[in-house]
Amino acid sequence: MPELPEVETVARQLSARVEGRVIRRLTILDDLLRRETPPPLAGAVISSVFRAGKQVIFELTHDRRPQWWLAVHLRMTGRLLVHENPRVSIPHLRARFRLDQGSLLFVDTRRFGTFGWRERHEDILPNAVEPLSRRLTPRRFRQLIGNSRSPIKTWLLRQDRLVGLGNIYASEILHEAHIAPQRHACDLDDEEIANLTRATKKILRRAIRNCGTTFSDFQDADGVEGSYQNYLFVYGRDGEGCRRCDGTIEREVQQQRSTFYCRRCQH
DNA sequence: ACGCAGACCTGTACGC
DNA sequence: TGCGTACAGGTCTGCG
Repeated sequence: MPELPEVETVARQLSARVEGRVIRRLTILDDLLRRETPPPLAGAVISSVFRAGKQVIFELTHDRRPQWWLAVHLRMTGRLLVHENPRVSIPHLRARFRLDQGSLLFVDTRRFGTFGWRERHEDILPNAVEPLSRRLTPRRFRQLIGNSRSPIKTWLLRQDRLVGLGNIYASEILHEAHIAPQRHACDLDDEEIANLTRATKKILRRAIRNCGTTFSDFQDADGVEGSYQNYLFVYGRDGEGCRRCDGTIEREVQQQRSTFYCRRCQH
């Protein structure tokens, strides 16, 4: 489910609510979350919560020294919720962190979500370029693309170059940039790359301001819904009119995933 | 290097 | 009501 703006929203909410809390006990209820063995956690302090790519990172400290970073990847349906009642049981609850006050819950219908335990900060997301960082200039964007002949929509989903974009925002960004999703990445000219860079930052910032997009599964840590779905220009709108020109939004499958675009104003 | 199929899971929507 | 199919915000592996 969640892409960069949704994960950013969750991380901000959790940062306000669980930073400084002490972990009393971790209970893992789904064996799929045990692919990496959790370290002993009792007494660890959640000293910081932040986003890296599409992951929520919890910095865990013992005696004021960071010892582990827990990287939670929500994948399609993962949610992190804070609940005052530590005994609460809700459907698809996969893990519970019992805190000195309340609980942090990991809920995940489809069970694709993962927990990763890192001993070094550098191991969280090596080589990643964050799209909202100042490092992402048109020049850097061009470098990242190199001579890739992938369709640009497909390229935007690669997490080994640029992190955080997913299926919704890739379509929205290309529409904002007036670029057709089928274009070979390496064929984009300088003006198009500049537009793409601008569109990427603009769309992501606007989505973060609106706490992300809500579909059936996404809720932030307080159970509050995002509102960006009211701003979608193309995603999920096939057959409907383009909000920018007289065209009609079409759906096309690329790499087994839906892409939405307007062939009238995206070239 | 790339595209493609299938896998991992569970749920919902829709046609018959 | 029930059954089959398609589809879902993500990512990995194997094959050609």
